[in-house]
This record gives sequence, structure tokens and C-alpha cells, in this order.
Amino acid sequence: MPEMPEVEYTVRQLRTSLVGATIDEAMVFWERTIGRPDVATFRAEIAGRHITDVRRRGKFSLLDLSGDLFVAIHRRMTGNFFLLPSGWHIDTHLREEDPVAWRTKGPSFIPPHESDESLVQAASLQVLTEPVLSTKTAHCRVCFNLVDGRRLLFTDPRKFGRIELWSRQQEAEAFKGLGPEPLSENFTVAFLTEALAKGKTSIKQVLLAQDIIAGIGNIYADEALSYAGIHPLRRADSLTAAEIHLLHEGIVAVLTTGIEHGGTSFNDYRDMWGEAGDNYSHMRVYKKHRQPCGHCGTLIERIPIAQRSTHFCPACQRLTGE
DNA sequence: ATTTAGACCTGTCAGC
DNA sequence: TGCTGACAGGTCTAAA
Repeated sequence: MPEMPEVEYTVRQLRTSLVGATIDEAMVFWERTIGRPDVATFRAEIAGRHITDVRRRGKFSLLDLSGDLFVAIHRRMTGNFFLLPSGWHIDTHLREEDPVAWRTKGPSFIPPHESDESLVQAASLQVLTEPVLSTKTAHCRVCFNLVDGRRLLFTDPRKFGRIELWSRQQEAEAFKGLGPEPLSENFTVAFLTEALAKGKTSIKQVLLAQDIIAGIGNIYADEALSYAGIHPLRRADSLTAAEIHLLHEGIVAVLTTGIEHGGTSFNDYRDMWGEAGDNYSHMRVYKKHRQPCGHCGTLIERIPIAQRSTHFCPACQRLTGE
């Protein structure tokens, strides 16, 4: 679900709120979410650590911890962070009452009592009425309790997300499968030209390959190709120099505007406060099949490429001829 | 050596 | 209104 812009936007929010905080403990409600090392070691190692920075690499969110460790979180399709103010209580009674429902739903969170002074803090943080909050805290798989009483929730309905613990010495190993950051100075037209020259497959598949460029997913691949007027089925090594130049420009443009608009939300993506991003209103083709192209009026098409839905304008993005 | 279908999971929405 | 099936921001791996 989240691609680079969604991850980057949330990471920036988390950085302003979490740097300097101390983790008391992690509560794990779905064990497979912890991908490395085992759950017991993970919990033992992070307890008591300070969060020294929050960063991003590709689609990974990184929590740097004291003691030269870092937590790498991949949100996959439906993973989200939610920062719960202090004073809220965690309710796990479902674990005993209905173990089957517990496995999918996880714990629920209940507001502080009116006598609790931390209610004042919670109230100052907008929108935290119980019915609204219950949707934002649903499907909690891992809950990081901070020493100051706040909780960082990792919610993930589909359970595809993964959380790993690494030492800083292992950082190269942790990200060995990732290509350059598309918004860094390493991502040049020359680099893209060289990478595409090796691509025997469709340009759409190459854009999705994290070992070539890190962070582009299904939305921004379609949007970048639309920007450049390139058909998604074009062989990567067939693009002209002019097309590569436009594509490079398109990748940078759609990712940058995606971040500026707080990311793209359909069903699942939410920021740290559980709010949707509004980038969808700025998009050209993604999920707009059977709607007219904003440029020429031709109906946008949707076709599968490598089992991913792919959206494009058949008039603006031609496969053959000029 | 590459492609591709299947697996991992749950929720939502279009269409009959 | 109710059921069924298609589909979902991702990535790994077994099978072809």
C-alpha cells in the first residue's frame, strides 16, 4: 500500500514526535509481523532504548535506537502507524473471550476516564473521540509503549507487514536488494539510461523493481509513465533518449508532489494521526479506468502487467508508431 | 535463466 | 437486500 511518498510523509511526522522518546516495551499481537530476529529477542533488545532518529530507505521506515540498533518496518499493503496519546488503555479481553475474532481484530483501545488528567492531553490532539479512534486503532499487530505513556501502534489488517531489528553495522546487508533513492542525487538521467538499457522486460516491470530504483510502487509507476507519455508495455531497452529524459522528470515530479499532498489514500493508507492523504485528486490515470483522460478525453484503460493492474491512456501513451 | 502462478491475509465494493 | 467474486499502495518462493 504505501509507496515511497506515503512512507516519507509518515516518517517525517514520526521524526518530529518520536526523536528523544524512550521505548518501554513492545507488545506483539501477531507474531509473524516480527520478521527478525525471534519475538522474544526482539522484545528484550528494544526495551529501554531511546529513539535517536527516524529515517526512510525505499519503502522501509527506520527507527534508529540507542546502542547502534535500528528497527526496519515494511508496511506492505495495509500497514499503518498511529501515535496514540498518553492516558488511553489497551483492552485485550477478546483474547480469552473470542480467540478466533482476536486473531484478526487484535486489541481495542479505550479512552481515559474523565478523572484522568491525561485526558486533557488527549483532547488537545484533535479527533480522538472513541468511534473515530476505534477505526484508526483497529487491527493492531504490534504496540510500542513509550515511557512517557504514548503508544506507537503498528496496525495492519492483512498482516503482510514486517518489522525487523538490525544493528547499524548490518545496514548494508539489510538493504542490499535496494537500488538508489529516486529523489537523491544518485538518481540521474545517466543512471536511468544505463539501467533501462539492461531491461528486456516491460518498462512498467522495471519501474516496480526495487533493486533498480527503490520506492516506486504501482500507483507512481503508472503516474510517471503517464507523465512521460510512454506505454507501460514498451520494452525498457527500447526507450529513446528523449523518452528517458521525460520519464526521469516524471518519476521525480510524481513522487515529489505525492509527498507534498500527504500521500495517496484509497482505503488503507493513513498518516500518523490516522488522516488520509489527498494526492488522489492530483493523479492522472491510476484507478481512473473508463474515465476520460484529462488531456485528450480518450477513456483510460486498465490492463494486467505482471499481475498488477496498470492504467494508461491509449491515445497519449502509444505502443507502436509515432 | 527468466517468467509466472501461488502464497501470505482481510476488507470492500461492483454487479447480478 | 443479499450473495459472489474481483480487486487492493507488496514481495517472496515454488513450479513451469
